Amino acid sequence: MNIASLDLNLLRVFDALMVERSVTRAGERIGLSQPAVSAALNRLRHLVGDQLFVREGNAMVPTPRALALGIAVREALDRIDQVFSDHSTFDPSIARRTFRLLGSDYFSTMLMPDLSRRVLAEAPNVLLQFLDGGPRAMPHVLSEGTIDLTLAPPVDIPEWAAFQFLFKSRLVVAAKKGQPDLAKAGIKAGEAVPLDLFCSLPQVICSTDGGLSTAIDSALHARGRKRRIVLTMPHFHALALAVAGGHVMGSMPSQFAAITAESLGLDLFELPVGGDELDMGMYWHRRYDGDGAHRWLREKVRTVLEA
DNA sequence: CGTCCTTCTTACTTATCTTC
DNA sequence: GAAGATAAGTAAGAAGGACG
Repeated sequence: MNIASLDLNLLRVFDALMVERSVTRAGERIGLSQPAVSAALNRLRHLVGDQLFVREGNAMVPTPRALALGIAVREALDRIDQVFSDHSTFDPSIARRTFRLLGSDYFSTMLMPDLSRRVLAEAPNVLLQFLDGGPRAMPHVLSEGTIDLTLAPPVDIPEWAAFQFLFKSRLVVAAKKGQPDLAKAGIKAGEAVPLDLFCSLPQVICSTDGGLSTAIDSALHARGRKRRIVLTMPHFHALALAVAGGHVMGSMPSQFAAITAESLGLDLFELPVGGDELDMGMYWHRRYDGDGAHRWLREKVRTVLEA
């Protein structure tokens, strides 16, 4: 088909026909006479090379080609509506759009159940998507606009990115309840793991890209020490399950540990080094600073996560 | 180069025909 | 009889040529 001869008004007619399944009612819906809709349908038929709608009694039944086009045309019209609508205001009750967030499963666990409940209550036609990814992917996805918000610990950000602090977090060590080496050393839950023991016990770390050097390892290196990493996992949930298996211990953010420790039978301990508090926050592209929908989303995230 | 006029195209309307 | 298709007429805008 020749895209140059595609009039956007034809898509409005097509969309109305998909909804009404009637040329007359489609015309009433979009403010055209029945013959005008009929003529528009004819032009569409020539463009697409398909009947699109065939009459069956008093109904216009879409062909398979029309059904295949229907969703894509609706999405395209929604997108055009968004482009030309007033971006400074946002009405969640009628908004039809998708918000995409990116971060580790630690953030999705803490944020999304509550955020989803709040968003659904106010914006029934909004789709929330949380995608898995570490801070390293952040600049790229924000720059190209595929992600609305990323959640991460402090990272170096480009000048076009904005940051809002949400809460402080620190790492704690988790081990299976009654872990024999810790018990033998007389270390109780809540106490710090002695440096020598910490370095000698096998550990699992969370790493989305397989990297082995975390803030803890840098702190150990500064003291001329090294720990025994035997496993890396991209998700904290998997890390916690591995720790629950009993053969490794692992470090995880304190808030995440508080949520999972009880159900998985884990004890939590303080780190001997590298247990400083970090400023966790959200990042976005500054082009969305004044965008009503984006501001609404940020406010919702802030309400759920802010300390 | 800018303005005016004519012609052509397109999409609309009402009226009417055709189909179910 | 209801609803889609077609015919005829109309208005608006684009394109192109003539002219100062």
